[in-house]
Amino acid sequence: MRLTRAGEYAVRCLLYIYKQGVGVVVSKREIAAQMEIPEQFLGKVGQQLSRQGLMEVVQGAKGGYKVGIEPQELTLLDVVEAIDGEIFLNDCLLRSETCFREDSCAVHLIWKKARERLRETLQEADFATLLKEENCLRS
Amino acid sequence: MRLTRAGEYAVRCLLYIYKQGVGVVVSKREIAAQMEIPEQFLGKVGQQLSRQGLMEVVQGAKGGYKVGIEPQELTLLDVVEAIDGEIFLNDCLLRSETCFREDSCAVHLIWKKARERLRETLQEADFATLLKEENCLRS
DNA sequence: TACAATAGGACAAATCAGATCTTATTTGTC
DNA sequence: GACAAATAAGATCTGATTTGTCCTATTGTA
Repeated sequence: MRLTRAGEYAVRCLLYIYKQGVGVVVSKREIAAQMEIPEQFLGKVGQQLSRQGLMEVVQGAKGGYKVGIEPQELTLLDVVEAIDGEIFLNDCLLRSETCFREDSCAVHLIWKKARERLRETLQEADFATLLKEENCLRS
Repeated sequence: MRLTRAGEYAVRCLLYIYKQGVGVVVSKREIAAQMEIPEQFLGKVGQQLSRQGLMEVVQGAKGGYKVGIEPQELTLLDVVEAIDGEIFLNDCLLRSETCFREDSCAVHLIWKKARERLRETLQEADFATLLKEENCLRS
C-alpha cells in the first residue's frame, strides 16, 4: 500500500476535469493527452474512480468523464485512497499479526501517529483550494 | 523508496541491542530468535546498518553486533532511511522530471508538506524514549 | 588447528507496479 | 438499422523490487 503513480494520475485527471467545470463531460483522450497520462492506463484509473463514486463515466460516443462532487468536498486523501487503498505506511500497521508485538509497543505508536498526520495533511487539501492555487494547469 | 519490512527488522534489532546496553556485543542468532527476524536476512540488514555507521559488527567467534551511538542520539528516521533510503512518499517528489509540472504545482506542495511532517515525526522518536516507553520487549 | 561467527555474492521466489492488448459493450449520428 | 466513437473489462506481460536462502570466504577465539 504505497502511493503509486496511478494515484498521481487520478489526481491529475480530476484536477483537469474540475478545471473544465463540475458536470462537464471531458473525453478520456483529451485528459490523457493534456495531463500526460497513458490513455489505456487512464482507463483503469477512471474505472476505479467511478467505482469509488469519485466521478462519473459517460459511455458511448461523446462520452468521457465528469465530476459530480463539488471541489471543496473532495480531498487529496479521498482520491489517493480510492486508488491505492487506505494508507498504512508499512506492514507493521497494516497487518498487526505480522507486527512483532501488540499495540502497546512504543514503535507502533509512532508509526500510528505518523500515519495519522500524513492522512490529515492529505485530507486538508481539497480540490477547490488546489485548483485556486494551481498555476501549472492552464485551461 | 517505501517503508519496508527490512526497515522494521532494523528497528527491532537495534531496540534489542540497546536493551542489552551500549557497547555490549549481542549475537546475531540471539537477536534473530528473540525478535523474530529471519537470521540470514538479519545479516543483510546488519551489513547495511554497519555500513551506514549505525552499529558495529564484531566478527569472528564471540562476534555479533553492538551499538556505539547513545540511544538519545539515534532516531527512527535515521534507522529507516539507513535501510530504505531517503523517504519520498511518491515518484512525484522523488523524480521531479517525472512529475507533471514544476514545483509551483499546488499538489506538489502538499506532497512536500506531507513528506516533511512524516520525516519530522520519525525524527522526534529517539531510541532512548522508545526504550523507556517500550513494554513489549522484556530483557 | 578447530571451531564459532559474520561477510558477501549469487540467486530464487513472490509480489507488485505499470502498462498494453484484445474483445465487448454502450451510445450518438447518419 | 448500420456504423463509428468512445469507454469497460479482463487477460497478460514485463520489469523492478522485496524478501529471502544458500554457499563459500573471512575473521577471530581458544
